[in-house]
Amino acid sequence: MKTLQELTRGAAEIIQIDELKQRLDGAEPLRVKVGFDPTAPDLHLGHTVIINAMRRFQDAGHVAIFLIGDFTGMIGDPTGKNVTRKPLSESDIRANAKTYAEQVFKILDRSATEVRFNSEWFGEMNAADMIRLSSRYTVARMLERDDFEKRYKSGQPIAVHEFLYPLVQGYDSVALKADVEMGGTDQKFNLLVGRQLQAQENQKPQVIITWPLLEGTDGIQKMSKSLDNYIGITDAPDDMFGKLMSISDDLMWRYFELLSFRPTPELEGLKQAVAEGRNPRDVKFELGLELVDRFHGAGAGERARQSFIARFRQGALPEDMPEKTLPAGAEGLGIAAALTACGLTASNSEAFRMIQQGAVKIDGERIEDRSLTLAAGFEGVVQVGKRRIVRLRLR
RNA sequence: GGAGGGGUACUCAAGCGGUCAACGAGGGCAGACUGUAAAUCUGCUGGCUAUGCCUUCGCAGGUUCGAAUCCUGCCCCCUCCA
Repeated sequence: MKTLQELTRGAAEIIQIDELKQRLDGAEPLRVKVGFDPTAPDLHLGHTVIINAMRRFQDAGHVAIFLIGDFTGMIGDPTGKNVTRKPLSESDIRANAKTYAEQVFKILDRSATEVRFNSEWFGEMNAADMIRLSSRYTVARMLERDDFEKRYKSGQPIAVHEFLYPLVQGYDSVALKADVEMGGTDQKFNLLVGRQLQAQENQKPQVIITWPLLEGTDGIQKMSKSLDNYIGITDAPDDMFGKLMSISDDLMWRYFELLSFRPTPELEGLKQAVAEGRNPRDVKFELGLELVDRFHGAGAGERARQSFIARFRQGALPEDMPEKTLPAGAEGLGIAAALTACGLTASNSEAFRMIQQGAVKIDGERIEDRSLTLAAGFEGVVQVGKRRIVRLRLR
C-alpha cells in the first residue's frame, strides 16, 4: 500500500480509490492516460506535476500514455472566452509535438511511454459517427459541468460544439482503453465523461486522479506564463535555481510535495530538521539541486548552487552576463539613455526613477547623479536593482 | 425591436467643467531589513532633447478661455422587456 500512497501523493481527488487499489493489485500493467493541448508546448513546473505523477506510475511498472489532442485542438476547450480558436496546421502540430517530446522525456521514461494523437481515431470518423457519439450523453448531464451551468444560468452563450469537447476527450479513453486518466482539478468533468462512455462500451471505467494546479512563485495564483510567476523547465540553470530560492518557505513544502521525487519519509525528515532549527534556506537548496539536475543534467544543480552562493551571499558578479557595446558619440552618452539602450530600463523616465531610488550601480558604485555622462572608451558593469546586469562598453 | 446602465492607466475602481498625468486598492518595480526568502517599513509606477513640454480617460467631431467631466454621431459591453 506504500505504492498507492506514493503514486497519489498530493493528488486532489481520486475516483474511485478502491478501484485503483484493485487494479494496482492486478497483474496487468495499467494504462495511464494524460491528454495535452497541442497549442502551448512551453512547459513550466506547474505542468510537470502531472508528468511527475506519470513517471511514478512508470516506475511502478505501468504504461504512460502521452496523448496529444491534435483533433481536440481544433475545437478548443470551452472557457467561454475563446469560442473560436484558429486551427493549428499539420506542421505546427508536428513541431509542437516534437518540442513536447524533448521537454517531457526529461521526466518520463521513453521506453514506457506511448505517444498518441487523437486524430488517429477521430480523423476517420464521419458525421454520422460523430452524431452517434453525441447521442451518448444528455444535455442535462452536460449542464452539470460547473462552467456550463454558470453560463447557462446567467444567459451567456454556450456554443454547441463546446458540448462536444468533453465527449471527444471521453472517447479518447475508450479508444485507448485507459485504466487511469489524470488531469488538473479543472478537468474533473471531462474525465468523468470518459468513465461514462467506457461503461457504455463495456469497458471498465477508468480511475480518475485529479491534481491541483500548482501555485506560481508568488505563492497565490496558479503558475502561468501570462502572470509571469512561472518557472519554465527550459529556464537557464541559474535562473531556475534563483527563482526557486525566492519562493516562500511555505510554498517550498508544496513544491517538495508535488515536484520532488524524494520519498515522503525523507520530506518528513526535512520538515523535522527545520522545526529543530535547520535553516530553511539550506533545505530549499535541496529542492533547487534536485530540480535543476532533472532538467539540466546531473551536476548542473550543484553548479547553480555555487554560483548562487558566490553571487548573492558573497556579492560576486554572475559568471556570464550579457555584454553590450554602444556608440558613445562625441559628447558621450547620458546615463539614462545608456540604461535604456541596454534594455535595463524601459524608458529614460524609468531610468531616472531608478537612479533616484538608488537602484543603479556602475562597477558596484551607486550612481546618484542623473546627469552623469559616460564617455567613449567607458567599460564597466552596469546594474539596475539586483537582477538586471549588463557589461557595457562604449566606443 | 423597446427601456435603462456602463466603457478611466497592468487590474479593480474614484472623479462628473479648471487645483487631473488623473483619489484609492491590488499588482509590479526599487530601497531598507534578510536567507535574492516570507512578513514588515519606505518610495516609485505615461513619455521626452526634463524644474518645462507633449500624449492619455471607448472612437470621431462640437461647445468653452479651459473637458475624463457638457453636446452630437458611431462602436462595444451589461440588465430588464418583446
